[in-house]
Amino acid sequence: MKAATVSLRQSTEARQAEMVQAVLALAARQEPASITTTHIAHEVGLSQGAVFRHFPNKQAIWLNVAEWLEATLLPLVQTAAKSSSDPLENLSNIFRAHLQFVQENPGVPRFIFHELQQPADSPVKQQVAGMLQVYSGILIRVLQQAKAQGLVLPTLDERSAATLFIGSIQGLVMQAMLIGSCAAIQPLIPGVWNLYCRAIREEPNA
Amino acid sequence: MKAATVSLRQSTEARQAEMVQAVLALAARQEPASITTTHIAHEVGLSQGAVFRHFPNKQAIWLNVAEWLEATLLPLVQTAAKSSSDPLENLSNIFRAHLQFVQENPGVPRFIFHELQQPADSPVKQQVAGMLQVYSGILIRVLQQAKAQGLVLPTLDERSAATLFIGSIQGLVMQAMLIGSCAAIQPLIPGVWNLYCRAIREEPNA
DNA sequence: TATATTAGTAATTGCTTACTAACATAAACC
DNA sequence: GGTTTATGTTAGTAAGCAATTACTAATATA
Repeated sequence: MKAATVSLRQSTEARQAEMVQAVLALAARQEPASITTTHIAHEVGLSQGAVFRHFPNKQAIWLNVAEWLEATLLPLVQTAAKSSSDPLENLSNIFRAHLQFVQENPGVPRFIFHELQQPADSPVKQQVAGMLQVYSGILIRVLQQAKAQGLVLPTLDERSAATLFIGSIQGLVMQAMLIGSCAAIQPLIPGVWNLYCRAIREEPNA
Repeated sequence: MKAATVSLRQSTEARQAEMVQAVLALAARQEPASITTTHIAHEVGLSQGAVFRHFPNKQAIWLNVAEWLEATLLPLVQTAAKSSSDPLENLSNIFRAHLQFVQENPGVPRFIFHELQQPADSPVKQQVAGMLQVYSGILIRVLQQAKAQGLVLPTLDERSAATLFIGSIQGLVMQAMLIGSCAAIQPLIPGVWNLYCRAIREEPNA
């Protein structure tokens, strides 16, 4: 009946993972730029100095967050992109998977915005930009498959379609930030997706 | 032949306007959260202490920026919304006017993102959120006009269409932040706009 | 069991921040 | 022409920041 009390001492690996999640949890509540090492320390129940037992500096924490993001979001998108033989259904699955991921991790869009605003040479921004590059690549490939099967406009520009795809998610995220609640956008999702489908589909008979 | 040298001493009104523009100029280069009163002072050629001769505190500066934004962007959108008798053409004019405004003031999207991430009770966020509310209202009214004239889907959900409209601009802005240059998105604009038109139009014969 | 390593703390470092106070000077007014 | 007022400077303040230090306790290892 002894409770499995967690040891107060944790390995560096475990603490790093804790702090990455702490940053995302804090980013859901406040601007990423205003998150301090003291905030992070309190969030995981440590003193401020202990943070630097597990990370050489603050930037290393942000880089770790960016790496976690890539390692979590991209497989999600990749899986959805290959979930069926119908490219349009796969696109819809990416859309839904991405939005669900954002709702479960409300700090993520804010973190991405924050990093994209950094100077170009920042390694964390390069990491995030690289991830979005890969994301776009996946979208474009699915759109090309759809075109090859005659499911979308033969004249479709995949780059524009990918930009609008990401933009449609951005628009929903912005609505959520406006309202303040991430769950409140749920009813808007099908409407926006229907419009996106009409935009790219060959035969818009909906 | 005497050069019309500007007096070193300026009125508070003039300095306030200068500093609002300074904030936007700085926001084009760096994260709004990292802009200090020293940065602003140097940008307008004053000492840091002089900033507080014209503003009671830093938040008042940001509020002034938000007010300038509303007073500048909304008339632009309003004018475009009534520029012709064709609602779809008016929508296109809003789209182009907004993107031109963003290209001329690259700090604006970053400022808006920055403010939307603030806690809900922040007066500056409320100001920005209110402006976006009005913006959405204008869009929805134009979309309703288009529906009444049978130019768009009779089943169109105006709220979703407005979200996708703003999202399509967001997507382009995000591309610009990724690339680093605001002008580089120019070739993407017509493609994205064509897709948006197809999404809402009754007869997509393009 | 003795020793080395790892993960923690509290206190302090140098620096930056928004904001203020004392003083200076240009323009406006009587 | 002298006084007042508005706009400027310089030199402060207290608070908060990332990062370091000296030290301690827990854990692994020989």
